[in-house]
Amino acid sequence: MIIVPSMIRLTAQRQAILDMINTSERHWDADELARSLSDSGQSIGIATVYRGLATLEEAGLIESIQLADKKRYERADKAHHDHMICTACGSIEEFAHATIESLQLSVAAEKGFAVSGHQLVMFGLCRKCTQGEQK
Amino acid sequence: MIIVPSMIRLTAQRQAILDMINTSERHWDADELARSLSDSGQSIGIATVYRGLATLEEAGLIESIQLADKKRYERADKAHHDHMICTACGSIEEFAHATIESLQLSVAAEKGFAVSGHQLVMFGLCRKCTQGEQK
DNA sequence: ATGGTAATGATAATGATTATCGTTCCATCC
DNA sequence: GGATGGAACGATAATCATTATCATTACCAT
Ligand SMILES: [Mn+2]
Ligand SMILES: [Mn+2]
Ligand SMILES: [Zn+2]
Ligand SMILES: [Zn+2]
Repeated sequence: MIIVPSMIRLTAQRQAILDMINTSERHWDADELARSLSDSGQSIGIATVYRGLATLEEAGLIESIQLADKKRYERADKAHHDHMICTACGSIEEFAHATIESLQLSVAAEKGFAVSGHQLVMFGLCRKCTQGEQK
Repeated sequence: MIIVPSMIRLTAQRQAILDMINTSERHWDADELARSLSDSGQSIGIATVYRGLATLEEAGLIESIQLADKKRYERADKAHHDHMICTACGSIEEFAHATIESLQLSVAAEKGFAVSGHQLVMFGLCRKCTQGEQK
């Protein structure tokens, strides 16, 4: 499958957002990003941050996951993966499992459902928090 | 595993909410529920609807899925399943797949992650909307 | 340079959910 | 049977993430 990102103008603001995301392994929300950009001297209006994130995602340059309260963005230059989120410390771990992926598609196919995207999130305690638990 | 729902008082309002959910196959949001209750003569304050839904869920009497914009509730008296959501008509289809479930747990176990819950949602076009598409 | 379109930024608006607070309901104890 | 303290309600204000407005600015192509 060939992805053809619609041509967008890489303005200074969009470039700053993209750089911030691409040079990190974090899953950013709009506010964190705006604050971080501001701290690094590159202050961008919050509305522009939201618009920039949406535009960059449409262009396929970044990806997002929709969590309960907010949307979080991450770099798009890694293979597809899903997430495990620690309900204690908030850390996000990634995982990929080819069999799970293909089983999803086959289940959908059985139902005549044409999948365009999916999101699998597991909640629980990460290793660190599980250990720290037994006080 | 034995589930012990904390004892809650089944007030008239909570009962009305529970009945509405249990006698349907829908995935309700708070507003739809309040409106429907109002239509059926059983009008309940919107704040009470929100509180009732949260309380009933904690007690294990209903379940929820968190979608992008809002939370939707459904009856808890069926086996665990996940969802496929049509991005054209909004319909929600359910599916269950034991292998996917167990693979999830094994992936988590590998990472030392203690899973307490998960949510798998696929987005795309349902059979009906796929067919109606070719105009 | 100039006109036109896209992007930006400050701010208002929106929509779902939660917080507040005075009132009402209930179970329990004289 | 009535007093009483806590739980639940309902109306409404507040919150929070996101989107809409709109005047201003930047960029592109004649
Ligand atoms: Mn990720
Ligand atoms: Mn369901
Ligand atoms: Zn943790
Ligand atoms: Zn559909």
